[in-house]
Amino acid sequence: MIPAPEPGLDAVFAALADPTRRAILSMLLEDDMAVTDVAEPFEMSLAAISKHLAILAASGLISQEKRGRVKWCKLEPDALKRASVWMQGFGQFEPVNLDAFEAFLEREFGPDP
Amino acid sequence: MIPAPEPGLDAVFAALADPTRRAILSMLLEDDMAVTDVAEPFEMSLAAISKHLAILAASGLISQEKRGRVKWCKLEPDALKRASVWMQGFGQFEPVNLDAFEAFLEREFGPDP
DNA sequence: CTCATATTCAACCGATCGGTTGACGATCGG
DNA sequence: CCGATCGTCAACCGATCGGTTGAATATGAG
Repeated sequence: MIPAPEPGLDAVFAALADPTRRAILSMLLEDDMAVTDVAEPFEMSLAAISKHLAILAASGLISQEKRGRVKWCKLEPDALKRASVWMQGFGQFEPVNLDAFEAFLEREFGPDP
Repeated sequence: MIPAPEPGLDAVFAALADPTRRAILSMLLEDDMAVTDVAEPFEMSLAAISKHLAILAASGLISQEKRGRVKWCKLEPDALKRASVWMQGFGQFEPVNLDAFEAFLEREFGPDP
């Protein structure tokens, strides 16, 4: 029997499949950033980065909050956690070190609000 | 500075982004299977499944070995492990429970040949 | 008010994706 | 040998992707 598909994973993995987007995530790991600052190190247009950020936001991997005229981008590790849960637990195996991974995320990223 | 891109991850995450391919991986978790048997529960052509399997093989998530006229598909957890390593360690953080995860894979899938 | 900055929108482009169909090569069984 | 089975190949299709440009929309600064 085919396992029930988890539609959220499609977007998360598709978002992770692009090296530009993974680089953006790495940058956001260090700090929240404005769209323009995210775009600065890349050799592509601001509009392209804006699209990448929209894809990341749609997948849940980041959130975006507009304060004034600048839109701040913030890493959202929950989506990454879901993908990792699938990786470790897809199939019938117990997610043995899931608790440890969650603790890792808590420690690194702070408690989820 | 933008982190060096890891090209293998593109293919792995792209492969994981499709629900059909994830379902195939789940099926292969239980047992090695022939292409026709993989295709059986899906409502699409054999050629489509053959393509999906080729994509999974190109990403390294599975391997295919032709014995006689049937081609056997086998899960290759190494690629999944690489992706999981990136997830837990992307950025500068130490992969705290990577060892535990590798041990988990060893236990569940057996030692790598 | 005016000008600059921050970001998105809209249209467009070539490339790739996920799927189909039909023909084809290889291999097995009788 | 013959016919059925296993799997891929090739061409095609519409849809989506990743990128570009140029115009448009806020918002902030002076």
